[in-house]
Amino acid sequence: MPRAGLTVERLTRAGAELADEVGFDQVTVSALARRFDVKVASLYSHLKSSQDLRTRIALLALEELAGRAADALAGRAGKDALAAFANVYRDYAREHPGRYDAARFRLDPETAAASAGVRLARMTRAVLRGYDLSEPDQTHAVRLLGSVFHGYVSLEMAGGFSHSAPDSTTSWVRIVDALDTLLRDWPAPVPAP
Amino acid sequence: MPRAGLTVERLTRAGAELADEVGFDQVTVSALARRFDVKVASLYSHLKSSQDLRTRIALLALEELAGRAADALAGRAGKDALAAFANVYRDYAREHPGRYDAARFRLDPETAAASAGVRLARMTRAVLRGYDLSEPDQTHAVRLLGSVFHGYVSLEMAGGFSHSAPDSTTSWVRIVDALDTLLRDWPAPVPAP
DNA sequence: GGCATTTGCCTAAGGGGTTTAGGCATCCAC
DNA sequence: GTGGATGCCTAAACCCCTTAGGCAAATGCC
Repeated sequence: MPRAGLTVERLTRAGAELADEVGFDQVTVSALARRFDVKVASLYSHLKSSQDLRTRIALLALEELAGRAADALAGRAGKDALAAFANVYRDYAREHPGRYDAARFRLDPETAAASAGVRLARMTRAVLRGYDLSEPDQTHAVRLLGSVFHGYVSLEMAGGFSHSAPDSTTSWVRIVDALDTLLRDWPAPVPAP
Repeated sequence: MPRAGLTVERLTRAGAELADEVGFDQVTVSALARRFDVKVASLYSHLKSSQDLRTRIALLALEELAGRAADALAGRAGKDALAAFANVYRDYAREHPGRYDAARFRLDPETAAASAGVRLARMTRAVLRGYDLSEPDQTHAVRLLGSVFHGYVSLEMAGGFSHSAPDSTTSWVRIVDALDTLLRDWPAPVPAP
């Protein structure tokens, strides 16, 4: 009986593909074992647990996202950079919905701190260098961008904007435009009454 | 052996409480049966399936959210209405994280169309009546607000903004301010180059 | 109050997914 | 070739979901 050649890397990659096909929450050690035509218990020499598998897929997805973002930002600034960065999120989610969900998987703090998520956060700040924001406004803006990108993409993935005019891409473009306008003219704090 | 007095309503309410305690994805027919000190199979005379339970919790959460939103919007307009509406989402998510997740549960189209979700959508449009937007910009704005509210709340729930300055409430207030500014001066479409 | 019917909760059982323990075959180094 | 490490296996326990069929409590009718 020849060996299947399982490795953590192959399992993680296959898990990511599985996530895109059937949804991240349907990624299961059992399904993965079936895909490799191997008994379930065999995977436990490579993976600590089902949770471990999901964490690895999440880290892979964050890595891929950060890679794409770095490519997109290279040589761009200002609104150009903002739009490119925004599209990285949306395009990744559309191409790899399961992986995108994985990237949103709740990691424990240490794992998160060692993940490509911090690179993504740094790049968000880099995008904002094209605008004239100083602390703490820059942090507010980072949070706003994260919220809009994640919120829009996740509502779009859930089907919220389908079957209704105007089409989703148009709204997306207009929203990115609007964010650019807003960042260029970020309002001062409203004085307490 | 006295009867437990199970009804769909009690089960749904208890499921919602369970969701707030252990997380919506941990809401399980088994856990619910334990809570009522009843055998699992007994719940199946009241619930069609585990999916059915989750759907009912989602509908309850949407109903509660819509109710709070209606209260919040009564007698308010403009930025006042915007801020109140925004806070409904955030406050609800902070008070009832499990229910909030439930409200984001993917419903099949007919169920969604009959849910309080459509009331929420109408109220979002009502908030925008305080601003001078005509179609299709109003739709873009509806989508932007949905994205920001959902995105911010979900990142905040995931712990994204904790343990870092400035505190999350400050960012939230400033972001709502910024949205008000943006809606008041919504940019025209950028002409194609 | 007695009786029939409905209703509600139960036992039983089958199908998955997760995880651990321990065994045998395969692969590699020497 | 042989010894050891490694990789995949069987076995088994535990939890969750779901259906089928049974007994008992509640309800309604007289």
